[in-house]
Amino acid sequence: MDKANDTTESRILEAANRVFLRSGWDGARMQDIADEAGINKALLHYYFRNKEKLFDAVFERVFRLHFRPALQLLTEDRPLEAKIPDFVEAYVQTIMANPFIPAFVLHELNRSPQRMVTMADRVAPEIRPILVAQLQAGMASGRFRTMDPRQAVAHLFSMVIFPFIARPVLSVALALPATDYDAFLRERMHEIPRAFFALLRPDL
Amino acid sequence: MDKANDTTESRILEAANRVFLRSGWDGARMQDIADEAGINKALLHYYFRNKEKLFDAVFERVFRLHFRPALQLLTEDRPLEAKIPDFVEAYVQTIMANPFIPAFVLHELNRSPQRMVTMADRVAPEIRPILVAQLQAGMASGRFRTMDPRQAVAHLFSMVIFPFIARPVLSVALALPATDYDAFLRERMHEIPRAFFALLRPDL
DNA sequence: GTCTATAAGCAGATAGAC
DNA sequence: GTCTATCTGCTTATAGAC
Repeated sequence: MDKANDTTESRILEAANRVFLRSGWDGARMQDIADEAGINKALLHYYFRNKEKLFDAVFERVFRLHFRPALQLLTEDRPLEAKIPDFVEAYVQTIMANPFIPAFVLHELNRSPQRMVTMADRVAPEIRPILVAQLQAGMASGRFRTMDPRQAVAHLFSMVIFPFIARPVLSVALALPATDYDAFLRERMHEIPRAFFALLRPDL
Repeated sequence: MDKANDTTESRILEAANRVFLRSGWDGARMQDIADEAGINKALLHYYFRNKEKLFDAVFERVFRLHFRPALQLLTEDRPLEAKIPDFVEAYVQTIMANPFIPAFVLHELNRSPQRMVTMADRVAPEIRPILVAQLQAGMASGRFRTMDPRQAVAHLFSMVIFPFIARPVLSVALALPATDYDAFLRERMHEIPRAFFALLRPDL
């Protein structure tokens, strides 16, 4: 939980959140964060010793606040046909309110991949076993075509997350101006589950 | 074409390519590039005036050498059922030889999105119209289900590119150790076209 | 063309007054 | 807790010898 509400510490954390998400670790400047928080650099060090500790706090917070809620939906004991649309909708809604998150997280994870191992435990480690088990059950019953369930999971996350990261490319490649692109992303909340179950459908 | 072969200029360009791809604009250091090229910093400025011009040269080169060849396949006058598998295979092969490219390009495009407008013209601007036209023709004939063709294109590029960017996440989330992940990516060369045409299949 | 040396400015971090 | 002032080291870029 985030302490109280309008303490200096939380103002710093929110400012750091904005700056790190916009510029990444390498691009972010302590001065920018201080300006954004309306204080001076020295105070940043008073509360968070150094840039790295401040970054760690931001990264952990982003992971916890913005990924766990949607991912948690995938662990529930419900049929995939019900869970997947809910998950896609929750994730798209969350990220549209904060569109830099996926690019930020993936960029920083590529910088230090072993960080992912740490984070995985805190973010619903039981997702994969449950998802894979449900997919395999559907394949065994003939409801889904037989395939590597991990490929299906990769398809799903790719379709959900990629268009947020590739906005500059896709908006040009698909000739979608800024405002239309948001509508395009919202339509995907319905398109993705449909595509996902279509690609799982058995051949006739 | 890249000048001759082993000139100092091309050695610098290749070194800069490696360093910028590994570290991005903000993380790259002129000293690192000089070390990688086996020369000193002053020579970088002699050949490329400043860091920005060197970066621009690298970015344009990456775009041209690594995206255009695969994308060109999509412009050919052949049925989608033949072109798509060729495109996916070419792209996956290209990027597996240089896995940092998608993350690098997308990160830098998010930093300065208007750069995409410049690059689009140089990289087969006729792709979208052709792809969309072929998808619409398939829908009109009843071979494909009726949907927004741009959503289909987004699905395709998402499935192809995302797993390269999200390697740290997916290798943990899918419990795939480093060596298995490469095999997983190679299997996608066949999985993606299959999934793509499955999600285009009309409902019965 | 290639080098060494150095200028000029910036970023992270600390000292110390209030 | 919050500020100003400053230290230290790093980074881009240039000057100038060879």
